Amino acid sequence: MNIFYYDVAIPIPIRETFTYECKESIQVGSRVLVEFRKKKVVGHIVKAVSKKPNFYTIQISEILDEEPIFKSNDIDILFWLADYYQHPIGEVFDTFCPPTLRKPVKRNIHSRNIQSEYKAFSNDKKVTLNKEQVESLEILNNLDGFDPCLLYGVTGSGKTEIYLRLTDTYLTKGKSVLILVPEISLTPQLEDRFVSRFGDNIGIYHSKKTAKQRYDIWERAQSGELKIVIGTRSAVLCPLNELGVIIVDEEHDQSYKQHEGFRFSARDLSIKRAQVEAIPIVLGTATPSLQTLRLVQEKKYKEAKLLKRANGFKPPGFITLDINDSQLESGIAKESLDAITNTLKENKQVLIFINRRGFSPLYECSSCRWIAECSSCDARLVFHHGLNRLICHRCDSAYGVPKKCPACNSSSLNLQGSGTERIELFLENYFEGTTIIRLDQDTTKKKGSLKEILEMVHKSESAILVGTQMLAKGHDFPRVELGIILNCDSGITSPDINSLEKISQLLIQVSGRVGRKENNGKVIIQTRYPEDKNLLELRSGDYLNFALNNLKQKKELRHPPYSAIALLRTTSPLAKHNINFLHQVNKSAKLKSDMSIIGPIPSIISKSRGNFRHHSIIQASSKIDLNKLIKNIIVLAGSWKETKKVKWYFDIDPIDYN
DNA sequence: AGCACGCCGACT
DNA sequence: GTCGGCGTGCTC
Ligand SMILES: [Zn+2]
Ligand SMILES: [Zn+2]
Repeated sequence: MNIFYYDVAIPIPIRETFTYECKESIQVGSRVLVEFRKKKVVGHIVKAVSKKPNFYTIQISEILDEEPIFKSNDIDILFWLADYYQHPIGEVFDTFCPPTLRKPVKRNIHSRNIQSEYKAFSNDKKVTLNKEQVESLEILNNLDGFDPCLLYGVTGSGKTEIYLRLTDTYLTKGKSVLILVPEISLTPQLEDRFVSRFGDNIGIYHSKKTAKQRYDIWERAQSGELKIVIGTRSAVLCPLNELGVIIVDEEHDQSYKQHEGFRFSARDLSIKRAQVEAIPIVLGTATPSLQTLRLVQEKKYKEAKLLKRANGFKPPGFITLDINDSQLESGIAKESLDAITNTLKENKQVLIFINRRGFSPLYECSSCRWIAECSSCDARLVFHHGLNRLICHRCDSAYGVPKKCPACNSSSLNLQGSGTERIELFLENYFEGTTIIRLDQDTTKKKGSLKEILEMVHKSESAILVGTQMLAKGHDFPRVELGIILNCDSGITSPDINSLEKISQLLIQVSGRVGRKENNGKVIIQTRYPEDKNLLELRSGDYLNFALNNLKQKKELRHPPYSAIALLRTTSPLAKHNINFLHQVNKSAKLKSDMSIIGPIPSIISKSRGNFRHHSIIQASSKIDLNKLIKNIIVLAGSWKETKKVKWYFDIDPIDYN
């Protein structure tokens, strides 16, 4: 009798697969139940093995799928992921397996006969497209095969309407559409627009949905019953039948990169998917990433442009306000307060952006300079007024607030600096009677609270909105006429590799919330560096011009996107273990002349959960070279004694070095 | 990741 | 003597 052999990927942090035998033939991409170290686990068949292996194999306990959950295109993509990010294959397969199917259960396959009707309801505001929109839609409708295209649309230019029309084009052809969005927080608006246009037979797929809901969408998408799926990172490989196009909204958004565990970029992955499936992909944003801009410049990506807001207005530029000689009240300058007063008088709303939540980011003793820090993270504690606790934003530990300095027993302890909470309290006092709305992680933690807050913004007439990044992302606040950016100097002076890209995107996104309804919005940037070259360049609000200059510099310096980098991070209870390991890497790695390793460097978060953190930056001139170099290091490191003392991982295309 | 195996310190 | 500490190594 014939015995078949298969390589099975098991969800553990090991790069290898394990070979099992089976009396029946199994399709690659199916899940199986196997005994692994005496325990039953769900694994994935990744490859058929033609020859009997020269080691002992055990039988596959159960074939879980009659129809494989991953098709041949998916398998190609999953192998690419494991190779590109050098991540254990079993974990890669597991990541894209819906949670329900990680358990040894049979699939609940939906019949292919259920065909849904999608009809664009044209009564959803009879919007006529302007000239730019017509031209852009024309470009997008004509994309063919693997055909990436940037949709550059300034804030408020009506990108969503273009997405809707493009979706309609594909539905008419009997194709399905996948729309990726950065985070759940801003999806409701996009979601609502799609539902009111195409009805509610739309799959909404993100990590806040229950496993059951997600699995249901997954099966309905695969059967062809669902033709529109809107989702976050975890939805990139959602198995839509007859997928026609992928739309990535806010393609520049950093949250597309997973920053824990398997550090893949969902944007880059979706581009890979489009390539493997030979379909177009649309990257929509008001602030394109440098990576995308480079590829547009080199004509590898097409481009469609919406340079005007749908109502014909342009987003406001910036006014820089020198605060070197200003008296600040809770971080706000007198001039800013006056501007707020004026805006409120006109019955309009004000948006205040600050990159910090909590009351105050620094609790300090004025006589001995003692600073409240987290005992396990080496990070400064942030005072939260509502909780009356000092909180570590790294590990969420809460500490009581000492009345006397633990170091010198002095009672002159000060709260330095302002976060959203302090500003909210200050404004409530200063502008008594005015509605103050705070929008940050702390006020939106509860389910539905974001929706509530947004409704409040829309209901209110004059109001002040105070918030962090969340406030800058994609919202439509028609009454906001004034924006104030309180502290972006850290972003301007930071030497971090992406800091200019990040800060310029942030400023533009903030200005994108302002003056959307009427054409007299303004945005004030409070800064101690009013003469900063980059700030001056950005002042007009012309992101593209700024980004192209930035790109030119990256080219000269051979920084990404004109080179590829990886971060090699180590953690261990003893700093010297990290350093020894990273030195061994420097000594042994085979570097060509266009490659470099910079390190070991203590990481910005130098300690976490009692472990020291160090890193090296590995650079090569292409992604392919970088990939080879990393594989070389992994092989070499397998035989060093230094390797055993540390935990280590690579972060490919890192977005920060923290 | 888990889990067994093994070789040293401090317990009944 | 032996209980258990976690450093090291292996998993089809
Ligand atoms: Zn003190
Ligand atoms: Zn901490």
